[in-house]
Amino acid sequence: MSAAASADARPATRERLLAAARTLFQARGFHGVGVSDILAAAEAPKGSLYHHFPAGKDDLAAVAVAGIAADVAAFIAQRSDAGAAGADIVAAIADMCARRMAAEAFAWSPLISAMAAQAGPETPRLAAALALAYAGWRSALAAAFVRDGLPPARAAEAATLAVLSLEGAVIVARAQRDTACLAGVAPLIARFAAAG
Amino acid sequence: MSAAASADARPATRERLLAAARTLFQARGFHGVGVSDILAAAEAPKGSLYHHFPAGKDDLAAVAVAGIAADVAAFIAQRSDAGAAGADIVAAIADMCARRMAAEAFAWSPLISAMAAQAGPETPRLAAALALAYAGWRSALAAAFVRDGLPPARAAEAATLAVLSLEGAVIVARAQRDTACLAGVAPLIARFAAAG
DNA sequence: ACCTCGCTAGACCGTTCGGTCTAGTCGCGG
DNA sequence: CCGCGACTAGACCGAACGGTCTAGCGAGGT
Repeated sequence: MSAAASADARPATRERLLAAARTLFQARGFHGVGVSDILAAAEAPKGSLYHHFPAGKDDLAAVAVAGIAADVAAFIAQRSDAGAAGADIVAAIADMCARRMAAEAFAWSPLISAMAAQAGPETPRLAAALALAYAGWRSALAAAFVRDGLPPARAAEAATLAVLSLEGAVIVARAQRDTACLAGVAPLIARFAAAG
Repeated sequence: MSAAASADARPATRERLLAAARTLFQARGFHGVGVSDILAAAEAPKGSLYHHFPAGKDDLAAVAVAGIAADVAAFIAQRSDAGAAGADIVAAIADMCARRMAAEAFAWSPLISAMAAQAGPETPRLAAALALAYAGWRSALAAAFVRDGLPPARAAEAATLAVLSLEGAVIVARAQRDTACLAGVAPLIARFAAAG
């Protein structure tokens, strides 16, 4: 019945909406993007949006953030499973962010900082998705640091600091139109993780 | 003449507009605040806004950011002149941020991250003010680290990392409604500054 | 053949957006 | 006393906002 339908019923429209929402929200933030912008980018009519995301813009943004969060978490998990050290994973993320920001001429931000600064009580779903995203990245990175031999508490702290530094670096890099600051993040975290 | 007028001609309206803009932009970001919100908070008519800030919202936001930047830079300079170590200044900023965020129930952000994620080509003045703010904080903190005995290049890097970590911590703290991550920033930077 | 229903399609709604413009008030120099 | 420029005041503008609603398309089941 309804459960079976969810397995294959992906008529592309929903995915197109999500893809457009991801890109646009990362570029201009939640309030900087109108639903009509998303509709135009996805080449979808308004009815489809409110059919797939009944709660509207908040709903769409929340799912978009969840998608970004999942992608980054998968990236971390993949590297972690391959045996990469925590600091190396952080370095890989920073490098990826730097490349993409430069490629987009700083008109776009990776991760979710562009939306994180604007969620409020008016956007409960988005706020929840953001919190969940950060929690997920932290735990994924913490697992990598534990594997490196750090005690759990210290691994959790290193993971938190890594997430926060990456988000901050993305913001500063965009404001200054210079990815240099991203390169310093991984060594910073590596030093934290290495020292007793 | 015009030069003399600028010294005392502060009829409160301009300042009220700036104060309201600062608070609201920090709480909801550039696109999350309407000019009418600012007008209402400042109890000023529309004519006054466009008299004092001819370029409108972008203008107002840029000056508001410059004000925040100057306040933080003054805070750094004051502590630095008093002989505080760079890492201690970072700790003081982080503590201040944590206190104010908790006091405002996470409905408001210190520093300028809320606006930094949304500036674009449509808001050139704001974008310039943001870049200038970060550059100012970095150089002010770098001076403190140089005084601590770090070589200039390393002091500059420590300052950059400090700024970026603070902004990132503010964002993550708000998203998770928990100031805990702010407490880790200063030790992180201290370790970076201390180690050879 | 027909009916159902998931989905598309876009006209339409009231509100609010950032910004402009004219009128009027006030203090100050001539 | 007059006038002039700085500033206040808010009506007004077209555009865009997020969201609702009805109509219709088309594949699948019976």
